[in-house]
Amino acid sequence: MSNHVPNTTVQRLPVYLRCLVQEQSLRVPVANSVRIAEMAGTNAAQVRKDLSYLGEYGIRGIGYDVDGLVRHLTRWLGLEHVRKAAIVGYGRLGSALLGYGGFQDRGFSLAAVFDTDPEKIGTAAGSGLVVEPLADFAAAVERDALEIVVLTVPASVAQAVTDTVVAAGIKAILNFAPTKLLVPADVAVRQADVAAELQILSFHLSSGGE
Amino acid sequence: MSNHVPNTTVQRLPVYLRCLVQEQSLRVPVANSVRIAEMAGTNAAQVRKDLSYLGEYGIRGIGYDVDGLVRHLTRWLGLEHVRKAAIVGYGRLGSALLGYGGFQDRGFSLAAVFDTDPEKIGTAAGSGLVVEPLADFAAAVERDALEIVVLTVPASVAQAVTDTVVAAGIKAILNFAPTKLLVPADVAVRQADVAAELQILSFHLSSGGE
DNA sequence: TGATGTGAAATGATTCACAGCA
DNA sequence: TGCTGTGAATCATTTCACATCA
Repeated sequence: MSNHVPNTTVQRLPVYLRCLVQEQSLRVPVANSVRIAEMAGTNAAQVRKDLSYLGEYGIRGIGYDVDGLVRHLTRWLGLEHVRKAAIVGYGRLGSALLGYGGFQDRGFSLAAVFDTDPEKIGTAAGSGLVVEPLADFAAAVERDALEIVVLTVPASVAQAVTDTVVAAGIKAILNFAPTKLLVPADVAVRQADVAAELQILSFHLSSGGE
Repeated sequence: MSNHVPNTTVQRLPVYLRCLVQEQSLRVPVANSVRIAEMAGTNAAQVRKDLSYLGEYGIRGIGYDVDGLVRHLTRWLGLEHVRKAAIVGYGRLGSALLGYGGFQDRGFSLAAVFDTDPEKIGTAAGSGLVVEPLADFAAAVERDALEIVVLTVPASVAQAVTDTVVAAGIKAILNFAPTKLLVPADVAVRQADVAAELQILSFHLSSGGE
């Protein structure tokens, strides 16, 4: 057991979990590192090293017990209980994410939606949710035990909205706005900039595909 | 001038470009590595090293000419001409991305939309586009000079759809489906798995925020 | 003078190769 | 036997520190 898992490893854990859950649904009882690697798109040594940071969960000569490893990964990722997330910014992307049914399966529930536009506040947002004013955010964090904010507001207001949700005690933000957020050191931010991803692809197109 | 730019550097180039375009809009003529670093959320040595892989674009004692560097980054990212992308999968996420106006500014035009659902084919999809059958994809690649596919289909059909678009000559795919895509070595794929991002945030929440 | 550009050093990640164990 | 777990080696990236030059 170790107390430091490298960042690169952390980013692969959700992939491993997804692959193992798939094996589980196929009733495969055991998976070895070669199998996990080919499903996850990496190599066997990487899989073994990554998993060894978490503990000794494999069986020599056999592989990894799928159910057991799913349980361990779920625990390491903090997904034993469903985490509540809030959509902040009820635009097209916010409503698309709300409508996407794939989060429940993977440990998350979108439990509230916020906006500042008076036109939007009070409207029904699917899943029985109603768009609430951002001014009520802090109260809602208490009420719904919100832990994660999915930020789908325009870049121009992203920092101000971030300051509001951080003041309300939020420690994890998935930011779809194309802007760097300044947050205290104990707040985790992941950037999800779709246009930047396209630009990276464009680079690869330009450099002859190698 | 170099002929190999590290992957980690490539991933930061869009961030630098975004920051410099912002400086441009503020009529700032010159930016030094310290300034770029604080906007981009990195450090000055990193900025200088990254930019030095592309060439010698700075002026010693002064910094980087903003307009000039914007031009160079645009060229390195292959963004001198607008790249045409297709949305494949006209569900909630596909339609949200189509409705998002922020791509044009950053070098992309969403030029076509495809689906296999007969209910959706033929319906208007905003921006004057009509949802086309995936069977017509290869013809549309020719017609519209499509270069990039944004894949917003369910995971269960993602590989089959990928095989179709790759057969039509597509070399760059942004995959929103939570599944590994098998593609030939000359096809670039970027993964955009929102639930995986949330799981990474969950890990950070669990490990006490350090 | 005050910045860049860059070798060299330090750090971090991946891969190798094999000991150790079911 | 056939796999995992893991030190050691390799490779990649980041950071340092300073020569260089407008």
